[in-house]
Amino acid sequence: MTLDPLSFFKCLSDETRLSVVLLIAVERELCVCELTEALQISQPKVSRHLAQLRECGLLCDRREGQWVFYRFSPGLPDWACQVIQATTENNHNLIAPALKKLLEMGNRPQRKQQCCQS
Amino acid sequence: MTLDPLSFFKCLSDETRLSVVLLIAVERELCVCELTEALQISQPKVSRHLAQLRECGLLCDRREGQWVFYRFSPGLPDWACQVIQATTENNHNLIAPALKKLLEMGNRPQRKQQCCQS
DNA sequence: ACCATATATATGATTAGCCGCATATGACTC
DNA sequence: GAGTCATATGCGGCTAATCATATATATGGT
Repeated sequence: MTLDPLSFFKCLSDETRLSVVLLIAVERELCVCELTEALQISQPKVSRHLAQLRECGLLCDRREGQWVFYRFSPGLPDWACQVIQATTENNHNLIAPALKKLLEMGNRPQRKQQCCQS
Repeated sequence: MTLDPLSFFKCLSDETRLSVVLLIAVERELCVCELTEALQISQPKVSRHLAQLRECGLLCDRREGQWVFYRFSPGLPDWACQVIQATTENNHNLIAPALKKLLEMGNRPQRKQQCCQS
């Protein structure tokens, strides 16, 4: 699985998916309900975009109890990480409102296992 | 003009536009007919995508005689340059056939003026 | 003025992408 | 097994993106 640039940029070319990617870049790992709350959009919408990011090889998921946590795929090529990092560092304003929502959120699911290091 | 990440990635999410951007990253400056030949696609198609890249603030153009040369806009933010550079360096295979066509091309228009440095 | 070359734009048809809504699956509790 | 919460998926409709073709504009040469 080699993640071609075109699919990669198509993933980043939608506002929801771009926000998801930038949020995960900052938070390392997020579950569907956290993203739903942070972005204030419907659960099916988040879920379908996550599926697309997973199928492209950008994200992977792990289930823990009722929750499914998403993080960057370990197989993500280095250049893609660089792209995400450069974008995140220089466009923090894009996700600032979502991060605020996340902080305000009550009942965030607790992680029992640590997610793996990148 | 601040080129938001979403518009930027939308620009890169089409095969033609992505190829154009990567080719210009390597060649510094190219005209429409060179791109038409390199990518083996119709002139209106190239032209329309170039217009889009220009309107987004990614490219700028200069006319020299009959030809219009496109290069990266001097106002392109640094993070965007990093994205393009990382992508180009690690996906050279994507544009290799187009570069070959470019080398084989006869009658490439001569530049009388130098293009500005980035 | 006329013609050739290079580039840009208009138009209509086709397709791809996204959305909302409903529903299905999976896990946990009682 | 029934009920609840979290997540995933199927479907129809709508919008936006792309394309091919034709045509317009601009430059240079004769």
